[in-house]
Amino acid sequence: MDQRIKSEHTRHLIIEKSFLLFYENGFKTTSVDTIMKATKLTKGAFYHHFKNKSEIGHAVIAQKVQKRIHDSMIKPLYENKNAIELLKTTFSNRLKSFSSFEKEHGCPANNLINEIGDTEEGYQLALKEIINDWKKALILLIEKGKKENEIKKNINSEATAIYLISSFEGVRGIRKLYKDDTILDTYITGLTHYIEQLKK
Amino acid sequence: MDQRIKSEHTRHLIIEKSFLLFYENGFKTTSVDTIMKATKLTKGAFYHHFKNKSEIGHAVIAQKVQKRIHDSMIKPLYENKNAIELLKTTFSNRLKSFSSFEKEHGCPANNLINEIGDTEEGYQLALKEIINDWKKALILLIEKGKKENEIKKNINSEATAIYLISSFEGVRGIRKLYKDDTILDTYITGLTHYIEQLKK
DNA sequence: TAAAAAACATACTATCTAGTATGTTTTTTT
DNA sequence: AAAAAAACATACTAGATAGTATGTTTTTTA
Repeated sequence: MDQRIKSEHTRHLIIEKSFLLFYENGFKTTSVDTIMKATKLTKGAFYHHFKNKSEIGHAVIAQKVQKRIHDSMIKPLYENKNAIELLKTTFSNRLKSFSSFEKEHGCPANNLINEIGDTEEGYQLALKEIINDWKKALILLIEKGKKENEIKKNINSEATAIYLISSFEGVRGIRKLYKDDTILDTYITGLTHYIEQLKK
Repeated sequence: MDQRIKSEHTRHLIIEKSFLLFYENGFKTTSVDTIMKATKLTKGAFYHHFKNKSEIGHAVIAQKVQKRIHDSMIKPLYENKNAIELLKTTFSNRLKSFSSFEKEHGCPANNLINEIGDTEEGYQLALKEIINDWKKALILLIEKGKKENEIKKNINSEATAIYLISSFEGVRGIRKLYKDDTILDTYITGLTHYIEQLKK
């Protein structure tokens, strides 16, 4: 096989498996051995592609975790629709679309934030950027809503953005404790009401 | 020294140090050796007082984590004051009272929820009870507020409770990523506005 | 006050861990 | 097709880990 493609393929495989294992069992408690067992390759391959374990963490954040948030929570906000509707559907559709695995194990970004957000500075920065991007997109949408007379002008856009993100990430953690979705349904009720109150 | 007192003292010491180390570095990555180095006792003492590592986790949750939430977030809700005011002051005073350590490392309960909330069933149950107690107290207060004509009758009490808890725990995680308190101040602005909206 | 039991201390084991050193195979370059 | 380099595989090391086995000391009980 072409060397570039082969190399890219292996790198990609390691990142995919790492992401899933970090998601299921946490970053610090997932060993390089466990990752490579999942890829059916060996340790030699890992250390050929990554300098150390820290590097795979960064790769997973940059190529998987960030993309997840961006595709599902940020991108939809740029559709050309009513701001209130966009907020409601983006948040609640996302919650409704989760697999049981995703519901049981929470949000990969939030998991990493809570596990390693207060350790290595590099992780802190990478994860912060995800939250900042998300915040920016929300602020932009809320400001647009204000201009188009859909959202009350006296609403603090940044505070609203932070409040939305916090509650969403919060409930994704709390959901881990329960075995069914009632907590998510209750949350959606609260969220919907909150967003309704933003209406002019 | 009296044996009962001595034993209680040691047990207490191990739990205190464990709590701090779990708080700072996580549960799974804190070793029994590390805990006992902090107590200046030895492994023999640990395994005399606790069956295994899982048991110290449960002890810490029952005697430290639960108490923290109860004392600071639940108990204040039972004061005989205006419901809206109680909500606002309880949440925002708590955020303002945190030490820099507590701000850097988030909420011990939330950390454990995110780290081990989806692993052992016993932990799941213990942590769920904390959240349920908190939820109940909030619902009670909101219902009281409705009766006393302070809070809108059409508000869903449970959904509001969940929304409050979620956002609070969420922001305590996200704060880990930042080096100052602006995110908390912004959150308080959003929270205050949210609670204001509940007013009749 | 002797025996028993509780509260620890010390020394060990088996397993897991990140990382390295050095091999072999595959692909690319000359 | 030979040499070089990239992509892996294998075998190892040093340190950490949960837990145990067996000691010694302190306190309580008989």
